[in-house]
Amino acid sequence: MLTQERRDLIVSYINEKNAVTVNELMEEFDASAATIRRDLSVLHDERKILKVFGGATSLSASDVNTLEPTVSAKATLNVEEKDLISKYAASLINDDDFVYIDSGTTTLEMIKYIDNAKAKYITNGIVHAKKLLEKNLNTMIIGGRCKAATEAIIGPDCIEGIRKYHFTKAFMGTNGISINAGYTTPDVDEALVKEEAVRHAYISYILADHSKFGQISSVTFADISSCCIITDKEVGKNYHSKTIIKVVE
Amino acid sequence: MLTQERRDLIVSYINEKNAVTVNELMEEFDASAATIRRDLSVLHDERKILKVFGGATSLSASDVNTLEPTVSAKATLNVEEKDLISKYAASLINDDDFVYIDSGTTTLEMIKYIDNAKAKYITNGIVHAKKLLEKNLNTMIIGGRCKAATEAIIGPDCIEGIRKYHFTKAFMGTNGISINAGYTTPDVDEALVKEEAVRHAYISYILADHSKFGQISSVTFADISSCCIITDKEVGKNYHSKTIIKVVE
DNA sequence: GATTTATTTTGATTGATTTTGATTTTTTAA
DNA sequence: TTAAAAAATCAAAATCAATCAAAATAAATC
Repeated sequence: MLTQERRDLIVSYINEKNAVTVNELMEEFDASAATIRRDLSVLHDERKILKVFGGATSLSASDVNTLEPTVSAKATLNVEEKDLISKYAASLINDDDFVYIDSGTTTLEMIKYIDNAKAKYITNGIVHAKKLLEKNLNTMIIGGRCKAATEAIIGPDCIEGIRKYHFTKAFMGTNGISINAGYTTPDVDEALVKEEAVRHAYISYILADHSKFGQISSVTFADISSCCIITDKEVGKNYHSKTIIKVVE
Repeated sequence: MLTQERRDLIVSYINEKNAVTVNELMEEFDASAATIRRDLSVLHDERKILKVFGGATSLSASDVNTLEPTVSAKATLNVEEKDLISKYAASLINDDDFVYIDSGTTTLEMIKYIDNAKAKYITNGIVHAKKLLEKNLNTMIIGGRCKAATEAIIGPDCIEGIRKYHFTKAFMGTNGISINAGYTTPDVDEALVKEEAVRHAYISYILADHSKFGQISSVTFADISSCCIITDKEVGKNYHSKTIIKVVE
């Protein structure tokens, strides 16, 4: 049996059983304890299971959000580079800023590094609001319909809510960056909210690692020139001629 | 059985039973008293249960913020009664309802028992919104300023937000119930929000255990007659002459 | 295609770490 | 004060991470 095949099967096995011992896996896959342990270490670093003393368990829903990536997982997931983007973005916040923070995982990362307690923060992410509050920052949340999958607030009430405000800075996530299609995202409702947020911000920053360049998702929420991009690798000249790009490395 | 697996099961077991003894857990999981005690200590430190003399209890909503060192048998009894209040309140929700859920620990507890997926829910509690979403319910959140201590949304934007809606049912928490002072709470901003919510609800329910009767906090948010009370012990006739009281037991 | 040379995977061995239950001492509630 | 419960201590058992050599696989060379 292939190593990769065995590991895939182990993940399935654990997800089905919820908790298994090393011995159980040794019997099931006819491999030594060392091999099983190595497999579990790898799968743990890939965040596919949870390695515990004596065996492994499946990732419970609560773990998915709270688990900090391990060192080796960081390497494979480009977390280090994304961290640099987050850190730089957070450093842009000044005392008098009124900051909009878009929902999504990229911007959530950024909150970790925010430490300016004089600025005011507003967000359409439920988890984002919670994290901001935990740091004792001056936090507001936009009202509206809540989307289960992303825990983002969307809908007409949300857009109307944004209209009342004028942000000095908006920090946005995106699924794709393209010269012609601009910034794009898969969900129409979320796109409408993002569009309104960018429109009401003095400066909008897009937080995106290099893999997002050239990608196009279903709905455009802003033109390429309407936002500054913060990214991790040098990109083509075409982009540089269209908008301001900060490369952190 | 894995250590982690046993601990996870212990948490589930405690949450289901609300209160258990060490001996009960020893039988159930076939482990020594030392092991069970160690498990309880770890789970207590992880804030997953509440270790008490003789055993452990689940984290009731009221304990989440104010960790008491030890809880007497009396207090654990209260937990069960509060649970009954929550359960009964949740059972009042019908298919076509547009339900307002007030921030606060009592109402948070109630969400556990909500299972009507046809009704619509709106709340000013950040954690409440998250819990509702986790149950895949049709959820909205009111926008506004976020208060760090209680993770509630308050302020003028919040009140204005509520004005747009008309709830069929509102479920409210309170700090005090008094014939003359009505329903009271310590924070002015939260009181203003509660006041507006009750005003915009067809029926408002107050979820309160018997200890709240006769208490008066700083700010009144509604008259005694404007809400139905759901409580756990028979109370004086004076109250009954003023409003509808449902006693669950 | 055959042979040689790296690389990867595996299983066994080792000492270190973790978990556990028994025992003793201390603390707690009544 | 007293009986029950909790904490501290300790030794045995189980498990783990690190290391190394053998086997399997891949790459390079002829």
